[in-house]
Amino acid sequence: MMLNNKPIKPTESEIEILQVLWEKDAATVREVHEVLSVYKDSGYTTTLKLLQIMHEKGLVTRDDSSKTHIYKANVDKEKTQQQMLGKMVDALFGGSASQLVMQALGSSQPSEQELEEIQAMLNNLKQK
Amino acid sequence: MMLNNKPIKPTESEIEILQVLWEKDAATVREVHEVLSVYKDSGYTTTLKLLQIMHEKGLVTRDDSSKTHIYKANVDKEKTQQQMLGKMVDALFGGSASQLVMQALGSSQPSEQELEEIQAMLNNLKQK
DNA sequence: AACATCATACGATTTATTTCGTAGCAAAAT
DNA sequence: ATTTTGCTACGAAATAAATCGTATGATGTT
Repeated sequence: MMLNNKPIKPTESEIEILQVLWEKDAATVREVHEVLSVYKDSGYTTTLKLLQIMHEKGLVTRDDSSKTHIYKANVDKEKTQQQMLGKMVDALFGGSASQLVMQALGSSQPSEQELEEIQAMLNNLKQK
Repeated sequence: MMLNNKPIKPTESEIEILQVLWEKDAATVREVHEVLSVYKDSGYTTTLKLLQIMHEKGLVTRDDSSKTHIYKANVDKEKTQQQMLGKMVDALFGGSASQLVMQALGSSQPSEQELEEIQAMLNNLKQK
């Protein structure tokens, strides 16, 4: 059994769409477009075209058994996050993930709760 | 006194060049190109053109008092890192920096030393 | 049945980014 | 002094990404 392991390289717009699909699990073009249109003002056919391209690339799957097609993300959210993080680490942090972590921690305003979660994860890592 | 606070949006290639400039502090086109050519095979004039464009955009400054110009980064490394991190947090982690931190921690292999540094930073944040 | 509505397809345009070729000039080498 | 080398300038081509317009067909409405 072979796991899909090719590097994923979604564009800016494609990521926006993946966001929606990850959130809703499955959606029609119109549903995706509805969400995007809250903060973007590109037209419906643009979203459609994007989804079609993503389908060609294999970034999404679709059920076209009925007239209105239904799309789902075909790439794992966590895997995509990691892949893009890795890219960023290389490009901007000289390959050091901990540098990135420090920078992210320093410039965000983590809540108590979040700090606790991170601490927990840290403890866990320390045990090895 | 007005601090430069416009959002920075360097392209992929521009970031590669900024990397070099941050590293070396100042460099000629040839020096930059030498470094890039280790892992890219675009021509010299490409690097030159890029630097010229970056100059127009204000991403770099240059001293052109002698024939061979000398370039310096004109954007702060940390600020750029933060800005791009922020973008990534929004685009991929639903605005939660701690999510990004967790993900980064989980998928990298931080050393003892690094874990300590992160712990220190965490302690520091907890004090507030 | 005629018409409005909503969907996909897809070519074409626009915009952004990267790349290169060639011209022109100055400095160094022969 | 002539040639070669190394540099900048800059238009233009190549590539990538995003956007849109229009055609076409199905479904739903009057």
